[in-house]
Amino acid sequence: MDFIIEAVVKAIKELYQTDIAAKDINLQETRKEFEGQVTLVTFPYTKLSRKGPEQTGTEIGEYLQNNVPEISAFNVIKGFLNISFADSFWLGKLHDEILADDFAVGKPNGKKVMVEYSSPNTNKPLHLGHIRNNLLGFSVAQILAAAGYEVIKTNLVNDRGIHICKSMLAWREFGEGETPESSGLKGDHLAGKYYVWFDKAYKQQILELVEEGQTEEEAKKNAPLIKEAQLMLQKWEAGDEDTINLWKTMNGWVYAGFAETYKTLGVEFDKYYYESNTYLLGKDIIEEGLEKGVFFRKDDGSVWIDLTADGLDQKLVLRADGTSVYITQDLGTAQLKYGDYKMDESIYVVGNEQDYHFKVLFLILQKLGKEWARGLYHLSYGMVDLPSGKMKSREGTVVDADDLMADMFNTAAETTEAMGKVDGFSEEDKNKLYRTIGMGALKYFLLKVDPKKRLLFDPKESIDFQGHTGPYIQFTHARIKSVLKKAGYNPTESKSETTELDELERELIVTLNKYPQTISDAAASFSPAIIANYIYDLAKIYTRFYHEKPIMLAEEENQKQFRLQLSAASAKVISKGMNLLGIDVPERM
RNA sequence: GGUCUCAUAGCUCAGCUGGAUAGAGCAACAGAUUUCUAAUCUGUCGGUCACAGGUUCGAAUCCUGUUGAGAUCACCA
Repeated sequence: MDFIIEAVVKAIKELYQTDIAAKDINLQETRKEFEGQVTLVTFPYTKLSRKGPEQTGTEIGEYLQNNVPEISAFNVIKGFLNISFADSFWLGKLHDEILADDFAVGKPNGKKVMVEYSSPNTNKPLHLGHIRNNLLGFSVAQILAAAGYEVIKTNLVNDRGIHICKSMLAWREFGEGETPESSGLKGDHLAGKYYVWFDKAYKQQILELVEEGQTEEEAKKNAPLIKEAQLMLQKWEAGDEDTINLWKTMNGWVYAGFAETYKTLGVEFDKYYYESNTYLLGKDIIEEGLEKGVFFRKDDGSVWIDLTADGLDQKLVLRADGTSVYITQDLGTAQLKYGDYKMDESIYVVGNEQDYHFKVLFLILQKLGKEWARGLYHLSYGMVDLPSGKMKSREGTVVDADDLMADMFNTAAETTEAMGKVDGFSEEDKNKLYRTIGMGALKYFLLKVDPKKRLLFDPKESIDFQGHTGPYIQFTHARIKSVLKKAGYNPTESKSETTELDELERELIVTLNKYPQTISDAAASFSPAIIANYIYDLAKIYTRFYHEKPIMLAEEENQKQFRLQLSAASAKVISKGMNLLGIDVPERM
């Protein structure tokens, strides 16, 4: 629509002898109740024209109609100039752009972006919160790729630390050699089981010590189990063979479990980083910061940065004993990642509970003079809450990722079978379909909401399959495919001489035409929700068209072919858009 | 207490850098299938955009304050 903006610039220059910048021109979609497709708000130009908004609109409208051949009509209502494009213009869009193979295929923009997401702890299985993270990360990566970026998907695995030692210790003490094979438990769930055991036993010990007269704080430090875990961590850091072997074994189980969950989720990574390899990084950056005077050392030897001038606090960056804290590692890892890929931008998909951490992290890197720090972005998403509040593993309110997905598949199977929709499907096809629909419902449910907002999930109310949902969109797609098949639609041979559009057809083309811009918008704000809502809009408009314009019963072949072309274009955009969300669309359902 | 986020229909959410009468879905109610898949469609009901000021020709959107909810402020990660 750039040519309209240019034309408006010219119009204003000629009519009112004033230069205005193209970016200051505000075009918007015409509301449905008015004639036209694009609207220019004329209030801002009344000062230039020294006339009322209606007259200004009429003058600009007349100029545009006389000078822009694509414009067929205009009308002015109050301060709104509604512009209509000729049907030939929209038909040209359909045939030359939308139906072309390379529609909305982003041209490489020469930029490299890293998307870090998932980043699990290896001491317990994934839950619903992780699902949101994984789906967001994967989808944002897809969207950026579609927008022309070269994308590197990374996973920084938190595979060491006191929490890992807890499950290791519990397994060694109470596990009796249990393995995933012997127990039939998925590896990550097995590790999680011992993590919970540890927590329980530890709590018990604290309770006992408190009864013996210690304060709770003392008890937490003195409980034999936590001391044992800390000892284990020290041994791990010292490279003790038994400890390392145990760690490798249990982490191996967890990785196998995660791999399965990732596969079901449909997410993947180009590069894994492990904290066991990176936790010592960052100390050289501390040195660098001390030399540059960005950091300072306190008497006890600990190193700090003073961010009070930036409205933040003083922040510890290295402990008095010379060991790293979380941010030390992150400083080092950021440097490592940049060294590996030299990416222009780097997106951290991490929950908003870490807003402060990332603010500090990025600020420190900037203060250290790292040019690339300007490309860092924290994609801060809201927590997934239950009606009862936060998910808490201790209270057993965690919605387990594997359980939830299994539930979704079952619900999809029941619903589909109850509707008798799978006649003629093989067992294999049925199962594939149930998974497609189940995951479609789950993914759409999580991705349609603005990432920044917290998200409410009620386990008692299963995720809908009707209305504004993934399955609705999948159904729309399947329906189109079914008609195309029945009609024997052939994209290369299909011809239509249609020259006039009715309102619904025009609206459909206008909506299809918005797809490339929607990708740009979604990429600019890292928001799959923008794609999700767009596709729903498209599916809804298509469905209305579908109901009102019978394709097979079209009065003439020309008309039928045109409707088929519109249908094919809609199916294509639905499918591509859903793909950006990581959601498959079935041919039949 | 400091800092940061959020508040739109009974519920879950849209509403792009300020623009026309604030939109969907669910729920409720009334309809639509001799016709391409009814996981669908059409219609009805439902709003003091938390509250109060301000800026503006114009505010759900920007600013200030109030109330409410959440997060964070560890030599945890």
